[in-house]
Amino acid sequence: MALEHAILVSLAERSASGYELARRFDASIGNFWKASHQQIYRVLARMEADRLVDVRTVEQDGRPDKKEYAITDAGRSELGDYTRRPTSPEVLRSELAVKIRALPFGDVATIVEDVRRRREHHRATLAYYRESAERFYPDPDAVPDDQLGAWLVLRGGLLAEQAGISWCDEILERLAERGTR
Amino acid sequence: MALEHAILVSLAERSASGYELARRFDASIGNFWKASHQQIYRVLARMEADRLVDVRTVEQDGRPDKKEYAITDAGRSELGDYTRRPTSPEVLRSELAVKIRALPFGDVATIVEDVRRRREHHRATLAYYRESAERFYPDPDAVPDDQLGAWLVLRGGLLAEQAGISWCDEILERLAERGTR
DNA sequence: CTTGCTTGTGCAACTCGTTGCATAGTACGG
DNA sequence: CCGTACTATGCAACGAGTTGCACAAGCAAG
Repeated sequence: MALEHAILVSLAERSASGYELARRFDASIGNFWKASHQQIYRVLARMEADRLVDVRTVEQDGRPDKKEYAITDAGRSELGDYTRRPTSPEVLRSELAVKIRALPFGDVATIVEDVRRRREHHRATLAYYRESAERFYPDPDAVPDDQLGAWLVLRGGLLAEQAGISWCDEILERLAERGTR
Repeated sequence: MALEHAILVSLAERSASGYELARRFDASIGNFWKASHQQIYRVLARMEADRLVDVRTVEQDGRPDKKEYAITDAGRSELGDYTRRPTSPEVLRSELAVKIRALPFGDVATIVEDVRRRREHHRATLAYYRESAERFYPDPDAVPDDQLGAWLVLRGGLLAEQAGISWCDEILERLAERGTR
């Protein structure tokens, strides 16, 4: 149900079409919860049936019509209830871990390559987060109250990426050691 | 498809029944990839149809019969191929992040409570990992080659939990600051 | 002897999420 | 004029994963 609530948060901040939501999910919000446009459309349809959102068809010139979704009072109320419900403990799922456990049955060289690729991915994401942080929050001690959530999520992303890089480094170091023996 | 390969790794290390696999997934392997017994049974059935595993009914005294699954040559070969295929970039999914973004529309006190609960969960898991590390690998520089994968995964778990705790601490600190203003 | 726990396997129904495809209007370059 | 790309919405099929339930055997405690 997290996608539903992520959409509610996004719509509470500003009304949008399914397409716009999909692009927001590609950018900021999507750093911690991805969704394809197909899935967003489907969930939006369900949420409309549940009266959590309202639709309004908007004509645009030079572009196809769009359906703009806005959060309803019921939606805002559900969002409030959601924050009051305890979150179930997070399951951390790492495909890389499966692959590392498969080390004795696989090819070390290609696994090393994969870890390097992943490390690079973490590094790029971390750089992007740092850039975002510096641009939007030059002074970490003066983050406006209404942006505190966004800032804290950005911090979570930073910490997670740093941990990911450290892990990749440890793996590469160990596999290099073993390779020279 | 990661569950399939996690099962192959587990069976390559030692043959087991669906029930035993489910318990391994509750313990060591499940720290980075959870699965319910229902799902394991279903995937095992598919894997048997695909000839990746063999089944053998084993009678036990004092217990119901069990079906012991063993990896086949085709299974070992698939496992090798798997390590050779690049892993697709991991999507980090955090329900807590959604909740933190919902801060302006929700109840701060209950969110703080939730973060505390989550911090405690991270702390307990970290303690468990540390204990495992000390028991099974008292000397980190002398990890046997065949256990290197397991050791590295344990390290990954440690790093992830530490990052999780740091994040919770930052969130709590910020929310406490704001609460006193 | 009944109740509850553990071992053991499995079905049915559902939600969640991905992939591939279809459609349609606009805009732009070659 | 044709191909490509962007905005915009959606269906169909599938795979992944969860929840609830059912069944069956044995074992231990009250």
